[in-house]
Amino acid sequence: MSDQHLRALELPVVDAARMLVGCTITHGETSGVIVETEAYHEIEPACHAFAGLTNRTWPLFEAPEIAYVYRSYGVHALLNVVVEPAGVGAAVLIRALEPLSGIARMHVRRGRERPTDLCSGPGKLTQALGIGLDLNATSLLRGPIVLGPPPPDRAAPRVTVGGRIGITRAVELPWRFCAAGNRNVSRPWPPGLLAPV
DNA sequence: CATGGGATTGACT
DNA sequence: GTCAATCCCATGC
Repeated sequence: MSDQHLRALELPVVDAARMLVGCTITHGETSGVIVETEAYHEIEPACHAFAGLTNRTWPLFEAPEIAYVYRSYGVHALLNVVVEPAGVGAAVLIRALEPLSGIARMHVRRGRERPTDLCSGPGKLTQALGIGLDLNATSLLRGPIVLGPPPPDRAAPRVTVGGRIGITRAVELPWRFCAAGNRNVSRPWPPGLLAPV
């Protein structure tokens, strides 16, 4: 746990979600920079862990550094980074990436898409990177999915804060974090995403 | 045991 | 703007 970006895994989930914007996700030859996250915690009803320990939610209660991958709407695989100590159900949903490498492979998996639509959503990025339910509860330090530090040649993004989207409960919590000005963020864009700094 | 609802996306009106 | 696809789990009878 020496790298700076891995300290995010030891923070409260809301701080972790903010810190993970700018870090990288790699699976095989494909990778991208995280440009959008949301925090989920067992104390609020939008979190799967709110329902307690079940066959579906148990990875959320494990120690940090593992992935929580679940099926959404019976169709899509959604990727989360499990954080906070073992016994506490909390995770950061990875909602969008800016493609970095393996872009040709992403196009094979996703079809002909505008580059900014390859990974501009939680279901899209798992498809582009080839991440399936078989990777649920696997280590994000050892792989196959690897959480890495921000690219060294890249300035840290300004991060915008807003309410989480696609949910009906606890919508008032400002737990969605986006890299300001980055068009790989999923719709609806938060207010001011493209506003001049 | 039957039903309803999602941390979504893409196709269509 | 609407809607279907399709699975896991919570709720209620």
